[in-house]
Amino acid sequence: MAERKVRVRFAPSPTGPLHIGGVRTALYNYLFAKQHGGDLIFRIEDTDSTRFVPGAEDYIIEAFNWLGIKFDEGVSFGGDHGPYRQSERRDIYRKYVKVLLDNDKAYIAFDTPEELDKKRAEIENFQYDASTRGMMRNSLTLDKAEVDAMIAEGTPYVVRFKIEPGRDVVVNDLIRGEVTINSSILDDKVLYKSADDLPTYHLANIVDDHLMEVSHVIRGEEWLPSAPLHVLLYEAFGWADTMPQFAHLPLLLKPIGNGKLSKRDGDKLGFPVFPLEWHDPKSGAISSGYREKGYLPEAVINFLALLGWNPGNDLEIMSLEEMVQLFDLSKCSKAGAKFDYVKAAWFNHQYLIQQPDIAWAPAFDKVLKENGIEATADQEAEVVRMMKLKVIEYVDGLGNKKKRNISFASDLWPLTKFFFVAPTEFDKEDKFIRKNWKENTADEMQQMVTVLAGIEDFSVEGQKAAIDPWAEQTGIKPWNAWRVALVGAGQGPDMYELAAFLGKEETLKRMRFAIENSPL
RNA sequence: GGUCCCUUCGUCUAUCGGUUAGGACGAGAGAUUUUCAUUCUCUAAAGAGGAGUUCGACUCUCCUAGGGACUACCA
Repeated sequence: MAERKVRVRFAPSPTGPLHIGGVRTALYNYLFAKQHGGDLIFRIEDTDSTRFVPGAEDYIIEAFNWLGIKFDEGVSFGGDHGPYRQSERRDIYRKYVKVLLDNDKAYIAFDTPEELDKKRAEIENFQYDASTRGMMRNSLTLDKAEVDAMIAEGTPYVVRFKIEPGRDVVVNDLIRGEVTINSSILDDKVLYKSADDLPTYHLANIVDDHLMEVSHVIRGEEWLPSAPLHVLLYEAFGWADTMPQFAHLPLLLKPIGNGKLSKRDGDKLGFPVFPLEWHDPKSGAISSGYREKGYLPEAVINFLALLGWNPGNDLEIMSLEEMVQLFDLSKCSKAGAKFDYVKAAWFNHQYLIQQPDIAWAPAFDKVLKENGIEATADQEAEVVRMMKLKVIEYVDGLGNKKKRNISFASDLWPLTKFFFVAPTEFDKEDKFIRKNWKENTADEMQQMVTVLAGIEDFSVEGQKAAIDPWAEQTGIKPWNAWRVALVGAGQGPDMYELAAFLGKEETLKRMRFAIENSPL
């Protein structure tokens, strides 16, 4: 086969938000293109005017922008193979339909949708093909004068592909090998619709891929059954020698139960199936997005890449650049992959903890704001800023070794709220509280309040100097009860550090509150 | 119903005829931590079933079962 430049495309139809499976298909196209120094084309397949959804196109572009998948040409990216929106290519399709018609590869059919429905009801497994087209109203059964007259009158008609039966059509798939289908099971597909004066996917797809010099078609498995039809179309046009190579990707399946991943699964199980939040313009319904859920784009990309492909070894955390190097279509799996959103969260955790301290600040800001911690006056703002830095330090841990169990920025609040808010009640059922707050704990706390109230230096060292001797003398081990008082739960940093952070006043306040509202 | 595709731990997967079938997520146990989290260690967990081919099969072939996709004037 002649060597030619790798050119691949991702061609969604703007019928709504971009499905996460589509994101993966685009990603694989991107990896393949970049690895071979080729081009990635962004084409909009809007040949179904009835399903057009305003805003969908912009949404898709924004999503890829967020994810870091860059296109070389296409809608909004430019290029010299345009236009890249199929609705703007009517004249081109008309021209090529005529070529097929003139060469007896296609014919005109006048059967109305109602007539077809009737046929389907009458005849079991009715299919418009070589065995039935002789009894339908088309340019094969009507004489030419009649056909011309009907066209002149403006009778609606479609153009159908004339499939010769009884031929084994071989599709060479980069992932699945040779797939053979007999042409007799294919129907005479509508190539050009009367309803909206636009071609169907099949025709537009072949014409565009040819004209845009696409070398490889990497798409979802749902297209495999119609791949033989596409091969036949390339042949009918005489383009067989430059026909792209096919690769049909396995589907993304529901995490539980059967079937492919759908929009509703996400809503039901609480994970997004769209990259960005989507507001449906008609129903007003909102579908959650990975970006808004707090996912990092790198994590989404990494997770998605491994659903159906792997580098052949144990490597899991990979950058886009690394994946470009390692990607291999022949290493793609053939079977559908269940969508494991728990592992998606783990990937996000991995990327989140790699972030430097400073990167946490904006996300943390947002979390605090959502929970009502917001400074108004300048002085307060400074205090909150300092607190945040301290808390980020705690969250980040020492030397990046003590990362907290955080998959999303929103996980920060339950982990750090005690820095900002004093306990207001104590859960008597809480295991930690029950274990560490006993009959005489209130008395012991009172003693401790007295000791702490008497010290000047409330630093970690200052506290230790007062508390440690007292603890040793009395035999009281106050730390866990102290934690109950200051945190209200069995979590948080070292107690002296926490107390120093909160300051003497707040520390004593919380202790007195716990004594009065004894969590017994 | 028809056509095609697929089938290794619960999940994602490695293995391209010879392995104690490996890794990761999740689960469980233990150690560390004054708490939690981290970290570390460990454990359980798989070749759908049946025939072949072969000295030898997870790997090749066939059958069965199961799953999936497609079967529109949608993509």
